[in-house]
Amino acid sequence: MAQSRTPGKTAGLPAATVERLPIYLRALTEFKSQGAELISSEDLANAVNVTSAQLRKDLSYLGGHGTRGVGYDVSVLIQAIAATLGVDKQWPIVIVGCGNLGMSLAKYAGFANRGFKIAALFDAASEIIGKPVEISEGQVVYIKDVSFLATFIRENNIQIAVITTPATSAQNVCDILVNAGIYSIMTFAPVSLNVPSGVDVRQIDLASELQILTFHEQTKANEVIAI
Amino acid sequence: MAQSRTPGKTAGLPAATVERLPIYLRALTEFKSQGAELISSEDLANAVNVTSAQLRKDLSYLGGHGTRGVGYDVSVLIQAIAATLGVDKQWPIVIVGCGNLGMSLAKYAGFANRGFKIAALFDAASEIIGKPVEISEGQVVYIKDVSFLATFIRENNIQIAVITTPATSAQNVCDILVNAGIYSIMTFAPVSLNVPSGVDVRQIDLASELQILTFHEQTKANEVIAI
DNA sequence: TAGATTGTTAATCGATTAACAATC
DNA sequence: TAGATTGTTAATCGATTAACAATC
Repeated sequence: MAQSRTPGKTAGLPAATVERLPIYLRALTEFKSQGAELISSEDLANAVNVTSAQLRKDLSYLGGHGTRGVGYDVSVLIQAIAATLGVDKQWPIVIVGCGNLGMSLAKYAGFANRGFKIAALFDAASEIIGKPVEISEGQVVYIKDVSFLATFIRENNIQIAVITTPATSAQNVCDILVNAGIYSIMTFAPVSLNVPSGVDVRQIDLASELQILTFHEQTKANEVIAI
Repeated sequence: MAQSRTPGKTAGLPAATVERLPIYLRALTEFKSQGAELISSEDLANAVNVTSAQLRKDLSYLGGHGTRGVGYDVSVLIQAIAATLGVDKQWPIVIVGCGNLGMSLAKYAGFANRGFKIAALFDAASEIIGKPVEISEGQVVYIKDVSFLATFIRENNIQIAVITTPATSAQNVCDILVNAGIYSIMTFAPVSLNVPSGVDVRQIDLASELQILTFHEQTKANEVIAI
């Protein structure tokens, strides 16, 4: 996937590795908050349910941050992963679609300390536009009309957008985002989005996730019948 | 992963295939609602952003449901995939943790027509226990005390649970679920859960998903600097 | 030095793709 | 029959794992 044109720089990591780095970072942050200064690949791997070989291989792509015979310095590793992911800074994000799901994400406390802050909320329904939303203690944002979405993105240099509209409006919103210069989209709408190459879409389809679980339940049930 | 002990039955599909089946099913349902009766692997593949070769290979694991020279009968394929996933019936699910996210999932309209219905909501906070929640037009459930969770699961044969508690309570809730006989868990708590082998966990970590997106933004930014 | 643990290599495993024979 | 499209094969690609030399 992301092939590097600048060898030696941070790019060129395997896609599977990139998907695990946030999990390592999350666990390391937790270890640090508990006072750990040093951790072995064995211990960190156990904490996140991967093998220590896989963890070491993943970390080796970031360059040698460990010490043989000793382990990894927790703070050093946190810095290295955060820098690789780009979450050593705050990213403003917009949420488009202020239904139940969109509002719950707007209020989700787990974004702030992991690199994200809500810059604005958008919706198309005139009856809720202008409505104040307390996204955290004392912090209020007002729902904006989706017709201002493209302008807001350009003027505020937004790079990441979240789609929480119904499936029927998702492609339309996606087109607006892409035209406004967005290359990174997280979407919860249960529909496959059409985007130009270079645009990165992470789709979270809640019902699909549950259906992956039912497959295994179903398989077990069939096996019992077959026995 | 899921190795079949009953050859010829539905199990033994590659994990990657299982993860795509819900997407195919979703797209096929949409095509059917638009009146399509027949579809080619090329057209369906385009709709869900996979190659037609991959789609045909995936579908071939379910047995030959297509007709050479013609394509796939949409209804037949929907039946086949739904049966494989086990979503030709309704699965009752419980949601544990009634914060913003848990409540928005409880009210999420996208579950009902894809095989799931909310059987109960649980929380530990005494001030909201007993509170009525209108999960859909005219359908109300009352928040139950988490101390009744295990009993409820056993008495109602619940097989799938969703964890939307804070990270700090997630492992504890998970242990209760596993002890009550649950083998399928979807969790949104940003912490790695420890479960016995055989228990299936789908973790959705919202901030991690966003961090995967920032990696690519970050990489692009580094490339520009390097040039 | 002895013990511990990383970083890396090579082997294995699984997933994807291209191509085409089978067949409607 | 000719054209279309599936189902399958074999090649390729990428990810995981085990093992161990390097080295603290």
